[in-house]
Amino acid sequence: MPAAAERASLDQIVYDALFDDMLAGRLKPGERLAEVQLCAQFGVSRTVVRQALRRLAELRVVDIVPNKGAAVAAPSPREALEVFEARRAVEAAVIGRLAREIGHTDLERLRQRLRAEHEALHHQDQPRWAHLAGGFHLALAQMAGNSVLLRLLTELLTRCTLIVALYEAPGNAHCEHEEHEKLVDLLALRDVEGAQRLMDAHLGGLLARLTLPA
Amino acid sequence: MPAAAERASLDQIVYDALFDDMLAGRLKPGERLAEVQLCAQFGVSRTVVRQALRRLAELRVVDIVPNKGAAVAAPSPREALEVFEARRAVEAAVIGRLAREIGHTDLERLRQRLRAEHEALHHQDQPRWAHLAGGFHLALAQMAGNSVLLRLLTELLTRCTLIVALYEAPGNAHCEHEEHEKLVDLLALRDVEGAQRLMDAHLGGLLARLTLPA
DNA sequence: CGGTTCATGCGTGTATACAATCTGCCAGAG
DNA sequence: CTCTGGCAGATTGTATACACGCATGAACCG
Repeated sequence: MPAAAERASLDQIVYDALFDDMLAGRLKPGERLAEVQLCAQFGVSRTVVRQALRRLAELRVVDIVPNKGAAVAAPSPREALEVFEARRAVEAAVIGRLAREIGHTDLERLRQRLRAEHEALHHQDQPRWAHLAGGFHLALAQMAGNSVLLRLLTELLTRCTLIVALYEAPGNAHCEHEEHEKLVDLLALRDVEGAQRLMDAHLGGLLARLTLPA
Repeated sequence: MPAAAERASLDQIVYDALFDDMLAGRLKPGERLAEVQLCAQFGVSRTVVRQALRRLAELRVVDIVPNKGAAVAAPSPREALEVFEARRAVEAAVIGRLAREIGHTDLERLRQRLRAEHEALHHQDQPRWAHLAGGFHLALAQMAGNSVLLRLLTELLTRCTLIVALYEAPGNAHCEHEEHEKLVDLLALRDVEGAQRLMDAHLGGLLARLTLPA
């Protein structure tokens, strides 16, 4: 009998694995995703791999060019701006809801996350920190209790990860850790406006640190 | 040589057709989508149909239950609220951008659309009107020039269409036509705040007219 | 007569086979 | 030497075939 984890259809496994690889930075933008290679890697047939790729392409985290194959999405500078603008809108909605109704338990969980971020940062564990920092935003969306917003943000966050990987200015350490802490403080104070403004600035800063050609 | 319309892969044709059927109300929420039936309808193999269905499921406009098949999504009341909340966030972003930079040409185009809406309304052409009214929101997003927001809104609008079809109070004529006109006026005045407030109220009204059980 | 169980049929899940298309290379002509 | 033409390999697009799971209904037992 298949275990609980295996009960999900096969393409979900491939889908999740690829998705996670992108969020963790193990897959770089533009990297080719040949079907047979993925078949070997996951031990499934092309049918399954193709289904996963098509679904990822639907979220625009994978590009599929007819008769040329799939690749990790490499957003254009124009698209990068659009993604960030959309993300600002979605995160503003998340914050708006959260700042009104967040409870003690969730606040404590967020502070716990921040301590983990702090740890990773001081241990020079950059990959782990990046994963945690992204997860922070997803945690906010999850606590907001709107699964639609969470899904949208998951997509946009992944695309942002690819964008940052593509366009980050070299030697530009991501050090906006304090902003996360400040945000939690504002949430605790139920300061809707302030929290939204800070999140907007937070994302604006992230965007500003990129070097987008043309 | 294949015509331009045929150059797109086959699953795109099925995908577009199903999508359009939903927006136009020809497909009701909960309606089963048996693969072989669609194969016959479009003259393609199950492989193609399945790809289209998987993509639509990724956008949550189709539900796929393992070993039970696909059906047009029938959002729960909870999900309905979440979709509307997300749509408010996205439309607010669209309006924010548009109210700052809309030009004469686009304004005139919108007014032309409104006249068409007016026509349909007075000719009792309800299906046509519904299609136009939905298209109005998409037109706004298109003019805002952010293809990411446009894509998100397309998904959310389709889901809203399904939601309205499921939960609309019987005998509740959709008569918020004037709000569209008022919105265009505010856009022409570059009244960002006012336009956003009106759009929010517009969507709030649409939601309020539904009867969401539990 | 009601409930349970098993068999059968339908529909989906996955894998494989075949056709179409693209890419890279090499040969030959200009 | 460069450019063009075409051939070969590889990769994707589509169709078909087989396997599995679930639901329906009938038969059997209590």
